Amino acid sequence: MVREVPDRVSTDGLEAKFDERWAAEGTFAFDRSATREQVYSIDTPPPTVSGSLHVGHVFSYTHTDVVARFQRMRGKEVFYPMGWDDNGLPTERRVQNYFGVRCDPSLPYDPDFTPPHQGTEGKKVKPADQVPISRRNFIELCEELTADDERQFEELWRRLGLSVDWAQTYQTIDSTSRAASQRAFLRNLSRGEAYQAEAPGLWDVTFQTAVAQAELEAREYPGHYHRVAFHGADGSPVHIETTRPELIPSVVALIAHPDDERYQHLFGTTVTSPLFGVEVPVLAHHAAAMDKGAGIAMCCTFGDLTDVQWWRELQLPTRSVIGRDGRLTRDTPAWLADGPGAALYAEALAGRTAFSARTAVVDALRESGDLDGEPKPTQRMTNFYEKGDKPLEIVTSRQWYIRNGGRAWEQRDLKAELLGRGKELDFHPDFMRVRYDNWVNGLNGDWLISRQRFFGVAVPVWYGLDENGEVDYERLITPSEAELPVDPTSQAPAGYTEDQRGTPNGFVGDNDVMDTWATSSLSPLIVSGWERDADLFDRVYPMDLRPQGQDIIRTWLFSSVVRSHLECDVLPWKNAAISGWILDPDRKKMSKSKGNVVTPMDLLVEHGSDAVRYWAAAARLGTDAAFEVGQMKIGRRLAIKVLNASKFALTFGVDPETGAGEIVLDPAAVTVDLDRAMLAGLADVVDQATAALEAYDHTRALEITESYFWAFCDDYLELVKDRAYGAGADADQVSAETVSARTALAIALDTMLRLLAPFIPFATEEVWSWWRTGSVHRAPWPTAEPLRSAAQGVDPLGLTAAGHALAALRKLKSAAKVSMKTPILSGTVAVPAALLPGVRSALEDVRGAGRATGTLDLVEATDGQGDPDVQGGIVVVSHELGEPPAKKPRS
RNA sequence: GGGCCUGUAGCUCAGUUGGUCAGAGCGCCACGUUUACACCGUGGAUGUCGGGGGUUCGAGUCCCUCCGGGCCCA
Repeated sequence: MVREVPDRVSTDGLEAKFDERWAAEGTFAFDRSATREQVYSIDTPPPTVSGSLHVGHVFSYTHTDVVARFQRMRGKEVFYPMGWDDNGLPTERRVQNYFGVRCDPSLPYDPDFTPPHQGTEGKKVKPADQVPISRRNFIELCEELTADDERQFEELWRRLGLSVDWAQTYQTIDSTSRAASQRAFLRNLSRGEAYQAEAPGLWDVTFQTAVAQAELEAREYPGHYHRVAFHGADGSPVHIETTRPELIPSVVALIAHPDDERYQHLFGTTVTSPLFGVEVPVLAHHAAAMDKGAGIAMCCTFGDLTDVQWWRELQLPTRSVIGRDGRLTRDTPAWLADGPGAALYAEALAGRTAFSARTAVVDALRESGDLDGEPKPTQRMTNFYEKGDKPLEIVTSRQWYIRNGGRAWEQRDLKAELLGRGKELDFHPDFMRVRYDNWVNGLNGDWLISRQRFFGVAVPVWYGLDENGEVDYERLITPSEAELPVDPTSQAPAGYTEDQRGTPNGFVGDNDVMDTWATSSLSPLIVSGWERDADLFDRVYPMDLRPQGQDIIRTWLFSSVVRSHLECDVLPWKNAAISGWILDPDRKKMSKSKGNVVTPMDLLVEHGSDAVRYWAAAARLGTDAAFEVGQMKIGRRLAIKVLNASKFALTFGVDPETGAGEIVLDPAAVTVDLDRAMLAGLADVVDQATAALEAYDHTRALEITESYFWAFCDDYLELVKDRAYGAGADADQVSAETVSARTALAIALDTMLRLLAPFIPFATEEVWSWWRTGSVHRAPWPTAEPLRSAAQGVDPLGLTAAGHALAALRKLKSAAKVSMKTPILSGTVAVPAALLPGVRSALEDVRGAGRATGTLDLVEATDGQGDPDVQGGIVVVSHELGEPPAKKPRS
């Protein structure tokens, strides 16, 4: 039933119109009565709300939405919740500045707290002026501030047309997520998968926090090689080269490669350190680089990760001198106390930063004659916290870990199990699997989850204090699952009262929060209602799809697999869809620091959401894409073309007053070969597009559909125009041929709207609203079979042939530089044998579209006549053009 | 240093298992206001498939090597 086709069509305003309608009609509401087999569930990345959305988000989230809309049309009930990631440093910083506060977890919660500021117009509040507040108060302010960000994010997503069920949002910091995260931790703890350990770990001095392997970033860092002499038993020098001479007080061994001939005679002997006279062994280890420096290195506690490896594998003593504050310990270490360097340490090194200690040590070495030559500048790879700007120190501290196969465990071979999970998971594209394998194989430690931050999920444990008020880390106090979420810094454990905090025989709470990934790794469990909504859980978990970026395969994807494997002994999802990067025109990754970022909302407003989606969907998964406004303009043209062609095809012969001549989608009414050929071709398109989408290749589906749509407009629509008008006939007595054209047009349109709906949801929904009921996004995905049945076995080549014949007629007019309206009085056309039947059967349509008014003879082309690449080899051998019609005056 | 991806028309990209594979769109040039569409239509031109070797009857396609981009891990 064609209702109201507008006189002028436009893509403007469709986003707001349909966002409202979809919300009102619950088009994307999840029906939780569906069974697991009927559900397609998606574990969408929760964007970081304190950051800003950029073009890359629009890009990758569009890919996911195309999948969601396709699966929904295939009859799946799509579970597609959206989360907001509020955790982390950016939020903490903003809260500090916005409200003028800072978090001090040792303070009690103040339920009546009012912040000193409400917005400081971007000005920073000096730390000294920040009011210290409890963690719980701090978190409340974080939540307040992020609420506004979430509104803006949702607005953008809705405008982009994400078919999310907006009733299903969650936050990574809300009480549900906190409870789930703490519950999972407690279960890890009870199964021995979580443990605390005093261990060397990477430490950021600026941020005062431990840093996990996944947060590391290796960067070039300038330093100097210092050639320093150690001394053998006979006093002979052994030169090493080090960039960190200030660590000489913490040296525990000299180490060279076992095959290094230069040092064979030293293995098994000892040498003494310069300045401090500490006797250390000379050992062999394969990790020593023969070609670096002198080939023999000093091993300290700890200069770098190789030192940690040696310390562990060679069972070396611990002689740590650098503390969490980045300074050398204030007390002279025991192993130096009786040596020649005790005074040097006490006077020049104790309490100094690593930097000033280095100067002091170098001066002393120079004086003692143990420095050989002057320091030589060098660049070397140094570990940084990804958000930090000072090299990380390695300090020993007590932290919580979750097992992830990075460290041997006597109970299970987790590494092998997790590698197996990687093989089970379907990566799109498949080669992304290698990144997972490489990462898991390269892990050399368990997952450090303690973070010395505030706005995050608290480690849900307390520690008992002994009668002297000293913390006893073995006396763990844990909450019951029913109590979760808990904040150990502001709540007392069951059986204790708050006034026992920090008192002898009392308790203290763990001050740390868990790594952000420790919560977001649980997103599949959190959204699925794990241990909260068993009914939902059974219907959606394990999930179908995890879309994400390739950069976080090692973090988010891997940690999610770890948690699900440990908790449920299953993969969290069947498929992982990995989107690529957006590159700017110089083929550089777009990033804020380069100033080449475009605001997504402006982009959507300027080009229209369908246009931007088209650009995104035209890029394959896993492939980097250029930011191309040109592609968006093509998308916009496609959307407008869909509107215009639909308007045209739907209004033939329909009397707007009476509704007479109404199109009926009855395949039996399609009786003309050309119409059948068009439907036959469309059937192939449906098959190919469906197969492509099933294989997570949305780009191919779009390309196939789009190119057929354009051929449909350029050739088929032009060919059947005259016939479809059915000129002269009354609405109730049109010919069967006219009905055939009108019906075929409508069937094709109906099919193509569905095929295009996941890509350009707004324009297709607009057309759908003109003549169909409900939403195209809930309409069934088309199948080829009814089209093929309507085609009655007619070869799709017929449309191609007729299209080429029409193009050949157009070409002669184009060459003659006359209007396409110019009549062809007579002509002879040579057609290759293969195309002849198609052209012959569509001859009347070809003549009409080409304005061939007189005789038009068809002859079979001879060998070598015509170029197959030009109009399929069809050539007009002779012709006579009539007078071009008189030009109408410009209005 | 290791791994993965990538290099095809001025631009953005397709090119399944080696055999109409030299392609599309944009841009460009020429023409045309045709009542679905000027946010248009029609027609046309455009390439040592990064370089060099090899396998093969046959190589953008497979192998080797070199060069250039991007990312990850050391």
